[in-house]
Amino acid sequence: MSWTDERIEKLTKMWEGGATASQIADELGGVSRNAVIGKAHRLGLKARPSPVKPNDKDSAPAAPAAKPAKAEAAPRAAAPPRPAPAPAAPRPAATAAPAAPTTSTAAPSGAPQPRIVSVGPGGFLRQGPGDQQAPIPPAPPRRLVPAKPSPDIAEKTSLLDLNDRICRWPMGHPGEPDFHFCGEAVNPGFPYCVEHCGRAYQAQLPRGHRRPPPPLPFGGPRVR
DNA sequence: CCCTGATTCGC
DNA sequence: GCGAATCAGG
Repeated sequence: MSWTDERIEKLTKMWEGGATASQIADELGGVSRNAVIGKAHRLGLKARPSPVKPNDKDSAPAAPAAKPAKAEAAPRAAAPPRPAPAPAAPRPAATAAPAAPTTSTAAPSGAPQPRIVSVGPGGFLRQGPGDQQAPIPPAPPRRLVPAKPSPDIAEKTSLLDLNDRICRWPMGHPGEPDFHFCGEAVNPGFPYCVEHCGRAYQAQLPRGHRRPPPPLPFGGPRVR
């Protein structure tokens, strides 16, 4: 298999969407997980919480070399190129999400932030099970975001139309003529609208238990 | 064991 | 450029 534009595009979207290399390889077919990772790196896509990537800068000038035998560690910058979504907006819960009025600036809240435990695959913030905090920001809006997207999105939202305030949820498959993005107003602090946050941030089950039906952003797997 | 992503290096 | 082999943490 070769890396056609379509395949690269899909790889990119899925990678950025937080899919694991295995899932991507799976979806693309004909390539191994390693191939996907290798390609992602060559594309400059990397940067994503890796299970293996401490990086502690310390001062101890002496005796850090525990295993000099192998390759020297590359000086990886700690700087996270991935600007996680706004730290605020603690809860993607679909139940209540007040769209901030009209202020273009996000995070009007002064609410206390939840403890951030880690960053999930997609760059979103993840909380440990024990960290669930009932109290969230209050945010009591009277107006809920419409469950249904505006009846007419006359113009499809293209890649070029994306900005920080509109939902980037992909509709359809990349490369296809009618591929576009959701385009709804985002759930403040997240890259997606309320509805899609609900889909994007579901807890992922272990591989063996995954079921095809539920989420899957990329328009769903294409039947091959 | 399984999973993950990162890196290396022969092709 | 590609990806199997390997590494290393969870």
